[in-house]
Amino acid sequence: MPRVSCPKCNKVETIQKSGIVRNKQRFYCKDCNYNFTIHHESNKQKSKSKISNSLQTSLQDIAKAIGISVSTVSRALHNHPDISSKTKTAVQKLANELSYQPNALAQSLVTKSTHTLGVIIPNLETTFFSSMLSGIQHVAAKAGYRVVICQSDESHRTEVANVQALMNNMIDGLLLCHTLKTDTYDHIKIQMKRGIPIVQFYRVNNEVATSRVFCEDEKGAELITQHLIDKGCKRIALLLGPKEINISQKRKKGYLKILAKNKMVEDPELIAHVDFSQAEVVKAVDKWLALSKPIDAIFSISDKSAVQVIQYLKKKKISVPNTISVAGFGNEYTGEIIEPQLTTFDVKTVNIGEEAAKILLEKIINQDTSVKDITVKGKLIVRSSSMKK
Amino acid sequence: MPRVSCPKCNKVETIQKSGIVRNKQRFYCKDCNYNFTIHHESNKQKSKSKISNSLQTSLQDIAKAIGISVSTVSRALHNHPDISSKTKTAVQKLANELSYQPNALAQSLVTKSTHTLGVIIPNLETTFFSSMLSGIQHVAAKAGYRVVICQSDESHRTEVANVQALMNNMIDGLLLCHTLKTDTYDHIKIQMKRGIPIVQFYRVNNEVATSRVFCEDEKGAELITQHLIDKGCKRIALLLGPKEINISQKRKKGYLKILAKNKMVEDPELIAHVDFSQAEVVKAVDKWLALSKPIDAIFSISDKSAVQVIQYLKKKKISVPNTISVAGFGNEYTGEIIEPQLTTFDVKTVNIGEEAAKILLEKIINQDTSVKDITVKGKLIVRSSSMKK
DNA sequence: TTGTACGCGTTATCAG
DNA sequence: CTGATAACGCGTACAA
Repeated sequence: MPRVSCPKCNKVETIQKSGIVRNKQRFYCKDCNYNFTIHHESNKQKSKSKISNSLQTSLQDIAKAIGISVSTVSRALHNHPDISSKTKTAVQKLANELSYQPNALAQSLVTKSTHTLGVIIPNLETTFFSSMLSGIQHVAAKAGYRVVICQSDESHRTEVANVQALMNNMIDGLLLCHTLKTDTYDHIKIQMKRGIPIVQFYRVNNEVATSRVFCEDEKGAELITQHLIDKGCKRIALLLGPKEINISQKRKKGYLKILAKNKMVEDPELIAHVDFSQAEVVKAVDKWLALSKPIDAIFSISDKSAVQVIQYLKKKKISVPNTISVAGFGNEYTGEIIEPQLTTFDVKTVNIGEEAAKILLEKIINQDTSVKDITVKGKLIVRSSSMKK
Repeated sequence: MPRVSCPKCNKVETIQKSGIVRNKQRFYCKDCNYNFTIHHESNKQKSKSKISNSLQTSLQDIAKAIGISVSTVSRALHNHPDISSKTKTAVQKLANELSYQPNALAQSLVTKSTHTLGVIIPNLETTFFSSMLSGIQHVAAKAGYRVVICQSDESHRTEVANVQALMNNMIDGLLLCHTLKTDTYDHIKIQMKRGIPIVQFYRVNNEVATSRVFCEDEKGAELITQHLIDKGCKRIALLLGPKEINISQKRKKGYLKILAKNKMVEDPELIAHVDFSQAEVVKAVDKWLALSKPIDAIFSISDKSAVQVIQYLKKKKISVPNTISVAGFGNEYTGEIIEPQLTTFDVKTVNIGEEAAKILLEKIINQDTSVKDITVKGKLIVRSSSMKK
């Protein structure tokens, strides 16, 4: 038996083994009537090495410096009513001097709340999604929540990785706008079991039962189409995004509905699906320009592509709007800058962000697990790109 | 004495007190030679309530389900070579079934690393900063780091709050681009003591000794100014940002240097400071238009404002570039869309982001605390807004 | 009014 | 190959 001395009286001869607790030998000092186990380091050594270990001040550091317990420091810093004002001021003063900053990780580990919302958006190439962000941040800040943003870069893999990363206890709730390529939703389904609320916005999917915020996809497409017809357009080409995504489908539906209403026949040749890349847009337009029965309007369901269309037509010396009218969808900043200015449907991006954040916060704060669908009202914006003379 | 029974043999009569450990009464069972204390809940109850407590699967849950220890589970999941392939597969299978996701908070608390970079940018109103983000994300992703973004919204208070929030152990390093209004830097100085590396980019300050990434502010301004002079401009108005910020000062310096070089006199009336808001820009232009000695060029140190200038001049039926040439700085997307297209200095936003991220990662990975200044090379881009006929 | 003890979910260090 | 245990830094019943 190793030479063991009693931590209280330091005697050696009075020690006897007293069974094993949790695989550790317990000792008993007959003299002091004291049970103890041997630690690898003595407490004294520990407390020494602790202080200067990290560059970050901890509650421990403050507690030791003043000579009080950690919990008192914690409470003092939180302005707990039980703590005497004397200790409070002492603690707060020292905390300031040491520029104490709580370890958010440790806090969240205990409280199970980070006061942070996660947002995943496809891209920041245009100001389209970033203005949604503004709406989100505005609402979140009011409620005392932080916002962290991840860009999925229109890559499904990145979206999945971001969802995972954020949901691993970094955030209290997730706002999600899918990539154009997202076609499986298992990454969401898995996460939904964890009880962290999720809200899909703008580009949403029906497979997963989260709350959702839409814009007026169908209604907007109807208004745009009707407007073009009112301005005398007879052959309106439709530039859609990928077939699978909700947005393409709903806006196409609105377009077709209005064609039917005006007794115009649907021509499959006039409908193109693109990934919104410049190359595909140009290809689609070229195909239309080559048709024997010429088109007199192009309705793009994305402002970004509508701008590209205008630029391309201008390059080809085709008059917009007189030969071909152009309309977009979304109301992006660039639509105001291009010449002619772009007729479009304002989906109210800021409002979409606001609504999404509101719903999410409600879920978080009230532990509301209901599923809500909200549609944000938009507005037709007529500019010169569709005003044939 | 309350009725205490031995946890091992359940006998009561064999129990005797055996001193107090950490303020808790210890008991000793003579029969089993076993020391123990009374917990408020029995272990059995605890382990029961543990399992279904949270919606999130923990290592504990897996360990208990299989009947092995937490550490083994942890190692199995990390593919530690010590673990038998049998247990590995068992663990991994169960982990999958329970859709186990590690708690990133707890992980980081132990490892002191989040594998996350924080970025704070002033705004996302234009694509200027978001393209820097792309550069950052690209480099970060390659190194296996995540990126979280906070928008300071050009508000000093929000910047300070964001810095604090992120630095509280959420990130391994910070990339920072100040707001236009940031004029105190204590919030940075405090954080620098914590040993988390910080890199300032684009809008940087000299007061704080972090590494910095610049664009060619002075050189770019020189090139633009000289280009305007070469095109025949004699009275070049200069639209600057706030006086205090580095960028304004350095670009002004470049402008003045070229004036001097060309033996042109500096006219204080031709230099305006704005906050880049539409209102202030218009006001400045109006003032210039009212001068008795008319101007023939406007050099804005921000593309955003340059676009606003062009739009305003067009509205006033003033020909750009023939009456007044316009040049910007930055090379934003909108400069390609406006008509006439904007002459500008491409600061290579993507490269700035890449360089900043590279430096930061180097600091993190090699614990490099040196201070580096890097200037990213840019390029003059001549378009029609400055091509007088 | 303050301190003790415990737990949050991990990883790391020993000790078998 | 596996398990026990001690951190990580904090919040909080409970005890005193």
